[in-house]
Amino acid sequence: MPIHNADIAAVFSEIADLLEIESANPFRIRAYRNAARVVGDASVDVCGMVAGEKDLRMLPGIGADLAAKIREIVQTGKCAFLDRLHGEVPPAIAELLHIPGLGPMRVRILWHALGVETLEQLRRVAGEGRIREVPGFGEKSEQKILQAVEAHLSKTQRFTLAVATQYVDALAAHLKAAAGVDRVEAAGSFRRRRETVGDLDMLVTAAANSPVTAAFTGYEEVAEVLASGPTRASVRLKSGLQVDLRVVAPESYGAALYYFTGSKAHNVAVRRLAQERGLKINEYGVFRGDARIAGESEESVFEAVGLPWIPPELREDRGEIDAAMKGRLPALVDLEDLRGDLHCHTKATDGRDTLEAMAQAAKAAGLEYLAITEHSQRLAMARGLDAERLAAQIDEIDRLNDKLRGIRLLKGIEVDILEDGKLDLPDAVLARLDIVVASIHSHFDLPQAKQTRRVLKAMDHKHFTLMGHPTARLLDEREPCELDMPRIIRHARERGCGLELNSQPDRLDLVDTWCKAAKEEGVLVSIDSDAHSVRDFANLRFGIGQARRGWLEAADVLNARPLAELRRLVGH
DNA sequence: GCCGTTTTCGGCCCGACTGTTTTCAGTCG
Repeated sequence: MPIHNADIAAVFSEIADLLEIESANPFRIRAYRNAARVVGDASVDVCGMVAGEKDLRMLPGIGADLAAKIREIVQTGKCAFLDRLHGEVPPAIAELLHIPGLGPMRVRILWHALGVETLEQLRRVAGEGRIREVPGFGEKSEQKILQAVEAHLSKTQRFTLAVATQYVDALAAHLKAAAGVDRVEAAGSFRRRRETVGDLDMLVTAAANSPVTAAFTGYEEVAEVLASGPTRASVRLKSGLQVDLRVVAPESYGAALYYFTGSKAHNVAVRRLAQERGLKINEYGVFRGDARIAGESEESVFEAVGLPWIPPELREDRGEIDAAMKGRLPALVDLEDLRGDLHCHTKATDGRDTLEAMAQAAKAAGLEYLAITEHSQRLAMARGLDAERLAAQIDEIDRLNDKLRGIRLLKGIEVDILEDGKLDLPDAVLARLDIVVASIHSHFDLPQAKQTRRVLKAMDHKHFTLMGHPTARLLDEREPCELDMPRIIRHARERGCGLELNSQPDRLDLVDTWCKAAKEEGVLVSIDSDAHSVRDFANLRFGIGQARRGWLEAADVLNARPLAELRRLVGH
């Protein structure tokens, strides 16, 4: 079994949890947490670095000790230090840290006082009224813990960006109606365009006497008020989504927006920069001693520490601060940069609208070309096209193109990659197409070596243009296929193929870190809607968000090219 | 445990809210 970056990150996270319960040096704990994040986010395969005997200390926050632990994990699948910790602290106890309101200190107290080592035991002692007897706890804490455990056991979920958008829009409208409210912005991971958000951070600027906090906790969708003060409040909506509200004066807008956009790791790194310059950054501004020198805009905050404004999507402490210092920030791709879309479906298969309706919708979305890429015959459930029906659609597209103005339809297919790596339609009909998107829709769980061979072989096909939703993951539903992505990206470069970034909110596949790896390798990415109806072109903005998180510029995006250039690039 | 254009040792980001307190630690973001 190959060791993934995520496996190594999980080991370091667990070590950090257990060390926390042991009250270890907080900075040592931070080093493990930081290492977990760096390895988990890395766009290089750490396992491959070990195999290639690369120096792991190239990774920020990885020194001699952690490098040795990574090698140990990759080579043996185990970590002796973690095993030792398991002998000192019951392993399941780390899970208790994920209960809101319980930190390392209180977990340790409950463990020592009541022998609580698991979530089930925690629920039992809370239900029996024994927690209130423990010094430092009271009846209220006990109630909160009981509720939190039950909520946790019934699975806490994250929300896709598309769903979160609906909550943001409705709540923002409600808050704007409160007296004295000036601006309302969603900050946090929503503004950074992470593919899912665990909670919403709403920032409001308002006059000092504004009743906006009361308006917030009184919002009709609120199920529970978790906390409420003059400048902060937290609620849980009926949907289970937690929303945190922060209220600041207008002159602090930029500092607060910056601060609450995060990420935490990014903020910590920038505050350290500020510290070196004798400055302090908080949510109210940038301060030299008691004097406030910036904060009304985000730009002013960055300027105070000698940096240009960094787009929110890059603020993950993945090298953006270094790039900003060197004047090498990417000019990130925008929705307006897209000239076309290379993946959509119509009524002929599992789409809902006609060819012409899809063409008009694409034009209305500001696009100049649209590839029609139905499913192929193997996908019977979607009424996939065989060679004959595809030939008929090709003719229909030719006829339609004669009368369409301002939008050009391209002939394409989303052809299945069969288990053996062959494509699901004969060469003769594929040769008539402008775009061949090839996708995996079956045998998702092949072992990595076999799955990788399958894709590499498909890419070797002379008509292969683009790998559709490359890892086939579905958020919250299906794990990504086991693929050696660095190898696939290299192969795409050698073969001149592209990779798709599918914009469906529950796909967003290619993910940001692989987008960055593709860019670094010189492989073009196509940001496609995979629209199944005229409304789905709106999803392109989510793909753009993921692309921006992956540092992509317009030049890295296949469908940001004008049609003539696109045709040249794909060889048709 | 990491890191160094002031350091190979001694630093390592900042403030609000809650509950159980008698002045603040713990937790969270």
